[in-house]
Amino acid sequence: MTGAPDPRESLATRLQAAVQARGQRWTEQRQLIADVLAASDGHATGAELVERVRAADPSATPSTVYRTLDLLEELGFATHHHGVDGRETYHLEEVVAHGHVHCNGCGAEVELDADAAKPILTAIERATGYAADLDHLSLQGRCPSCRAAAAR
Amino acid sequence: MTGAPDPRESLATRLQAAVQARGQRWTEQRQLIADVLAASDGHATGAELVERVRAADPSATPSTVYRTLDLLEELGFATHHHGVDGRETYHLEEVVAHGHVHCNGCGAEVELDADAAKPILTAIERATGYAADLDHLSLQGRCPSCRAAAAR
DNA sequence: GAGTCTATCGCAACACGTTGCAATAAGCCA
DNA sequence: TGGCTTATTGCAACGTGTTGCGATAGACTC
Repeated sequence: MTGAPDPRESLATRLQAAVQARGQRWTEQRQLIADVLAASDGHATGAELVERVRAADPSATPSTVYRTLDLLEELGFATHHHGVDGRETYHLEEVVAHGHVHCNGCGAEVELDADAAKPILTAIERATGYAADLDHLSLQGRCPSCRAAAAR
Repeated sequence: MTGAPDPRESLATRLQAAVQARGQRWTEQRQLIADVLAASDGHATGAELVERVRAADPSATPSTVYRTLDLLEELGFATHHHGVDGRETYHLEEVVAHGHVHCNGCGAEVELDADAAKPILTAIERATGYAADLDHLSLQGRCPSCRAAAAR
């Protein structure tokens, strides 16, 4: 767990700098929320983050958490997308940009890294002219095993 | 308005048959909800549908509307996906299957018909093995004019 | 036609997320 | 240091969607 430089620390530092550069304030709550998001690397729903933040600081309210998440997103440090069930899922920009593919059959969910997604994004651009956002790429369909099962 | 056969009528008839074939019941409320969905061809959020149904029958409750929409979906007569803001958007299967592409810059939203989406779906299948669901294809990115504006 | 079974309905409560407003407190300038 | 400005917070209410449960009513059998 040691040896490598802690990316969380540098994140909080950069975040603080970015916030203050905009004339905004860096508060303990924001630090806490950034820490929680960093600690739950990968994905966390809004509700999960609220819960974890409140575990560390019971005085924090959902509105504060969501507003801070919006701020992180505005600054480009975090992104969110809507999962299959419509719940919001947040992740840090630190995590490599990636998309999601969800199987409607068995509920499996696989991630899609930039390399794997490249031909998809290219196809989208050809078809629509849009430069699609990998972080917001949230697909649904049938995974290979469910397709095989359905074919039987 | 006349001349062509009314697709709504045949939809309700087929729907009724499908529901009853499963040993389930065809009620006035379900008829009404199917009518409202058919009348709002294209897209309607859950809340919009609830509102319209209640306008026609004030005794209807949201839970009934949502449960009926779920039923329509189970039967394959309707689909729903989550828009950019996480709101649910429903449409009838009658409408040709299509995806959506939303511009994060100007908010424009274009639809993607089956032909246009084909290379995208092919790319998804190659990259992941998943057979992606066109109706659930909800992309975000930058439209050509926003990209041009950003490049300047 | 009477009785039974069960799908559907309405109600109420809940979960998640958003927004407006007043109080607080952080930062800045003199 | 003292006072001012304003970003942030907490509260409360709202919007959207979901779920559990008891009551109702439709469909089916005899």
